Amino acid sequence: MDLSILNDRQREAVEYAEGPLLVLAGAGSGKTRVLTHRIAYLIEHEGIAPYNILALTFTNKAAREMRERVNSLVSYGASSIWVFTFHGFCARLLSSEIDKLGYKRSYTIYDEQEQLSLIGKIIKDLNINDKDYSKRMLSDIFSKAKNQSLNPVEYLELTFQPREVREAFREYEKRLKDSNALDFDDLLLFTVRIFENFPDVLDYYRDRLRYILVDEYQDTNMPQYRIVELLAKQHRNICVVGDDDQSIYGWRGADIRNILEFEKDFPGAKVVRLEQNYRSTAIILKAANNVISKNSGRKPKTLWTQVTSGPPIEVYQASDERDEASYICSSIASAIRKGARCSDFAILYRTHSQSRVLEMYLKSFGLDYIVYGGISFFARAEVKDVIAYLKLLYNPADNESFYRIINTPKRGIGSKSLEELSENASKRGLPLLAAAMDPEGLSPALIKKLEKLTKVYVEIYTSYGSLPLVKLAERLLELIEYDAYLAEDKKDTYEARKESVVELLSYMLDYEKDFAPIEGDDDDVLASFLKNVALFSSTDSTSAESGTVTLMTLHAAKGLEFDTVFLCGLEAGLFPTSKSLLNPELIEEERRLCYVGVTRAKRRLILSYALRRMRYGSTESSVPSQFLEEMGVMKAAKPKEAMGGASRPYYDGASRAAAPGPTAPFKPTRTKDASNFKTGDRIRHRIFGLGTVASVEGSGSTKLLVICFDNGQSRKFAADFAPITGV
DNA sequence: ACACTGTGAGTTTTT
DNA sequence: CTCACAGTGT
Repeated sequence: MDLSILNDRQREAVEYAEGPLLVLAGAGSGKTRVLTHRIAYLIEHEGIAPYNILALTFTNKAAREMRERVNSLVSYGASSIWVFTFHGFCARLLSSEIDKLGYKRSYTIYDEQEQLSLIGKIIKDLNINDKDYSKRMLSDIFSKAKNQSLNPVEYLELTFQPREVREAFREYEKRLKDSNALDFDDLLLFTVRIFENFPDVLDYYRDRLRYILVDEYQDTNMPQYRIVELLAKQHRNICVVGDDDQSIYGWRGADIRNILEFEKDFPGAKVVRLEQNYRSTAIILKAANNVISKNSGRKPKTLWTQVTSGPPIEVYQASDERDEASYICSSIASAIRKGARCSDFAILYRTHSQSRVLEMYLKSFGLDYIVYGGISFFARAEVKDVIAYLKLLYNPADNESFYRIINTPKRGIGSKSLEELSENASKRGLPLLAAAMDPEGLSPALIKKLEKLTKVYVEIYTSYGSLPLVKLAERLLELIEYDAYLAEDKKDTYEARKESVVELLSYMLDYEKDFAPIEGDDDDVLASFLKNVALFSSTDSTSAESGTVTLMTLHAAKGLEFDTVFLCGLEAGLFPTSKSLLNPELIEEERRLCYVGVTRAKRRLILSYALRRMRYGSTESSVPSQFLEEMGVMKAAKPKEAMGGASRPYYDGASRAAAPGPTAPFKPTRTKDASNFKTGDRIRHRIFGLGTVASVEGSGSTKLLVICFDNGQSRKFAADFAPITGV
């Protein structure tokens, strides 16, 4: 381990081994480096046992990265350091402690989809007017109640929620409990409950986890704060790292006060400020500092850098989102011609919905890209189906999973049948599956219909425990004749769905191969697998590949850096989002999000906005985001101009002369025969040159051409938009 | 009783 | 554009 690569401040943070430490780490100031070196220092220099260390992060990605980097720094014991996400830590702890709260250890974690579907049923059953409260609204209220306080019921009363909301919440909690299921928020809350009510458990973890590190501390919510506090209050070897300016999860209950008041919570805490930025040019930092300085109540800090030169910030005013996408793509293509690599570029946006157009143009330019987030592999219906069967096998009380699979494949069981079954089940106090398996008091017709499913479970129960995970899943697929179901009922998408199932099986195989039960963890593979899947986030699914342009939301971009960043859709109502416009606190969070986005760029930053944009179907005109002006990259638009959309972007005044003008936006030309290429045609692509059409997929606007270029490479293009001409 | 088709509404960010 | 639901067909 080499501490000489650290600057004085970083080194100070690394070497302050005992006692509470707050590291205020500005963007790009080497926060991860400090965390990883600190862990290494504790082990190698202070002689702390690796298993006495706990590092908590928010994302799996961050946890994985930290694990890898620590691994390369320490000479021994890296694998016994606990590096977890908050949720992962709680899930693990609960799998051995949750029975103390009256749950079975084989609990299930409900993801957002399952949560919403459960709330939907409650809205129906309680006759709540769904015009007053949508599923989404209720789930937001519930989550807020759980995230912002340790006593959600009390919280709902204190915030004067109407009776129906409180009743819905009670019912929600009851049904979760009946299903032996937890939502994401429960993982945290239950852990707090265990710690608070079972001192021996708390003592055990306190004794074991004597050195605690928390990443992104500004994003902790109430239960997370409490977990850290409970674990660390005694030995006080707690190091938290964060940046109040990058707190962007307020909507999820994150409380920025946790970091602002750390010194109060841990009196005598040492504070180290990391203000030297190693990532961006001075030009970019200036813009970042400009925006964020508009926020109030910040911890004072000023980022500085030694890198003074760099290209100016560009602002592109697009006529619409397609023009914007096309500008971005031609910028990338032109930089690549000059030697840049795809992986140098990131396109950041406020909402996932913005990725579609960008993808279309990236395809047409033949640029490889990867979209983070969006629809996760584990959210695909066929994948969820298979997993639901397994969840129900592992936790027979899991009613949501039962609802999902009872009529998939079709067994002729509709709402009427389900009503009968669920009434019978609740009368007998049984989970749905148990009621179905022991059909006392059910109509013969229903019993007959249920037989198909109950047979499956009788059969699969005998295999559970004796078969490896993949074999178990394969046996299950056979028993339910899933392939036949896909072939008959999902004809159009059969191939793709089947492929997903195969992919899932191979994922399981890998998982099983790498599975090594960790001491103190009495889980079997299935339990561990299901937990892993539940806590798998859509941003984790895709590993950072080299050679591709990265597309992601601003939230997902936190912690990452790129040579060139396109920050697009800078329009009032989109970014900042319309929901924030009237609320100064929300605007401040959007502003922090803007700060996060800007500080992702190492060298080049390109900002863009469109004068008109398609929003659910129809085109609406838009006004440039206030952030453009706040960053100091655009003159204040006069009110008149704002409406006409005539405000002119300009290029960083300081180096105006050096700035290139916007290249003429590439207009996709729909030549009469553009989409009439057929297999075998010789073509010329504007960027890739000569090639042959290898195949044609789809039709109309989704028509795709696979081209084999003469250099041997093959690429796929949207027929309507690719800059392709016949030769 | 279920499946399918057309209409109506609504969309932020994520463990 | 996508999800939820109502109404119709099997």
